[in-house]
Amino acid sequence: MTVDLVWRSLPLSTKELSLSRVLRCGQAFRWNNVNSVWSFSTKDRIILLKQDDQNLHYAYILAESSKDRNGPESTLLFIADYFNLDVKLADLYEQWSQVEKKCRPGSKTTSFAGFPGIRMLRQDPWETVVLFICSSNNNVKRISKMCHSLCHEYGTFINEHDGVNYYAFPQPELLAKPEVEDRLRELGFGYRAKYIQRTASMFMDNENYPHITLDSLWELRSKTSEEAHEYLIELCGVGPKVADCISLMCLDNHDVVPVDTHVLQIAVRDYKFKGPKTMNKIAYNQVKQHLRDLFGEYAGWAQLVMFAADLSDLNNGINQVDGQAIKHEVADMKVEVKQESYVGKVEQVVKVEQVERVSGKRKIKTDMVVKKIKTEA
DNA sequence: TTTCGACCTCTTAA
DNA sequence: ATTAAGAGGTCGA
Repeated sequence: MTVDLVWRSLPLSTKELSLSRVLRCGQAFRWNNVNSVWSFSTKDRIILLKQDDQNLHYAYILAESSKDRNGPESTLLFIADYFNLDVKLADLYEQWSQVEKKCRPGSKTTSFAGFPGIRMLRQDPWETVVLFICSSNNNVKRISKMCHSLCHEYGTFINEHDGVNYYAFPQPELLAKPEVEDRLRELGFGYRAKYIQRTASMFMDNENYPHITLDSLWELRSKTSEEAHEYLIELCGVGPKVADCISLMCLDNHDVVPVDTHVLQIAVRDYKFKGPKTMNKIAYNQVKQHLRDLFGEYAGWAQLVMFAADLSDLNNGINQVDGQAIKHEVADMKVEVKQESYVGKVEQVVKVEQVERVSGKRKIKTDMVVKKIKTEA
């Protein structure tokens, strides 16, 4: 089946939004990039995005079950909400640069100037809870892989585009069954399999956890960050760090700074933090407060940029570090095809591995394309 | 009440 | 090629 793809445009500079940074900097893990087009599935459609210097271009493909009669408008509303477009990023960057200049008077370049267009997303709360349960003791690459296999295994089929099948993110009722844990372990979730199944079942268990529901989770958006924190750490697999990530990335608590050992080091090295240098509850809260006081109402956003500036992955495909162009040369390309059987279906996975030289250094960029070739009863 | 080891798997660096 | 450390932690003893 072919779908007519209609692209629409929205004036938006790359300084306000850099898709390739925002979608790869460790806050969202479910976007695909196929032929320079970013794609993502919501509960009722596939969203497609690309951009040039001055415009964001968007298109959508509805699920066959969708009855939406005003697709262009609802897609634009989703985009405006998801990317927090009411927040003017350039102003914040300016403000943060001043803070950095004050703390590091000697440094020539700020981390903010070198990494423009990184803004906080406003993601779906349930999805964000699961994403960040997966994030513990883990890396961006593996988290992305886990998210995709979770949707593929349990999510409702939305539609197909360019040979790729898209699935919605599975709701709690689909993940609450006890047998989910074993299956997730098979899929490589490790000890997080138990956390996800248990947390999902908490949302389904009205007897023991009447206060934990999808409605009450969404209502946290209108409550304080302290209330959100208290609620979230009750969930299985959610500690203080993960709770703060969730709070920041989907519950509108823009000033919350999730702290890890890495952030502690940055706070000590660059931002004059004087306090405990090993991580514990006291240190956690002190660092969090210190950075919040320093960077203000959008401290969590500032921290995302600092984290992104340190992510080596993020430099792939973005041709700038300290104002110097990075050379990309395709050195080699490998295509691997393998069959995978799941319950009731056989699928072909095509793995394309592109080996590049980035400024002389060998890097492997992997794009996963899943193609369904056959379905059996 | 705080500290510390175990925990799954995968990627990266040596 | 092979190995070891580390990954934006959490849990329970």
